[in-house]
Amino acid sequence: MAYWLFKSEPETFSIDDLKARGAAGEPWDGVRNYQARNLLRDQMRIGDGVLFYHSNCAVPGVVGLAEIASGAYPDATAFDPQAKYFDAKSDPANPRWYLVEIRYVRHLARAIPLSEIKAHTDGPLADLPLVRRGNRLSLMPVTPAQWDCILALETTQ
DNA sequence: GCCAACGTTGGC
DNA sequence: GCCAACGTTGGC
Repeated sequence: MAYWLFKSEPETFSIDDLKARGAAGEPWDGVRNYQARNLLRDQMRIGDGVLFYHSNCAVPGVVGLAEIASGAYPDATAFDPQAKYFDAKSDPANPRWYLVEIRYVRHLARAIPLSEIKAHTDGPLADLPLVRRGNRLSLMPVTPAQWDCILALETTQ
């Protein structure tokens, strides 16, 4: 089982929104970056763990846990001219963009701010793509050691 | 709102 | 295939 971190802007779709979807989960559409596409299409598996991260907000950080709830399948929003993430170059016969569904697991007992993750420069978290300068990946791999570090922070102050 | 960093596009 | 221009991300 692998681990991942998904960024989301809480004003657009927050951990509470994901919780409200319940067991149905949420199709994670709109990914339009090849590196991210390759990760979700080729490496994500049902049951993988997800750190749910709030970006572009007052206190960016990891706020909850989710899980991968489906295998990858073509992102139909790329075929819809009315959709925000329409891509005329994605051919339904040879889709360019894919998505997976994720499902809410739980909120963290406390949010782990990005600033706190960045402060851990001497352990596994130093290599998390999230804290590397200029990183813009909206979803990224998390090692088991990094996953454990984040969850250890949850219960410390 | 600012702006650094980055990915993508398109002219050549 | 280079690279400048552009649009977007996302922390601050």
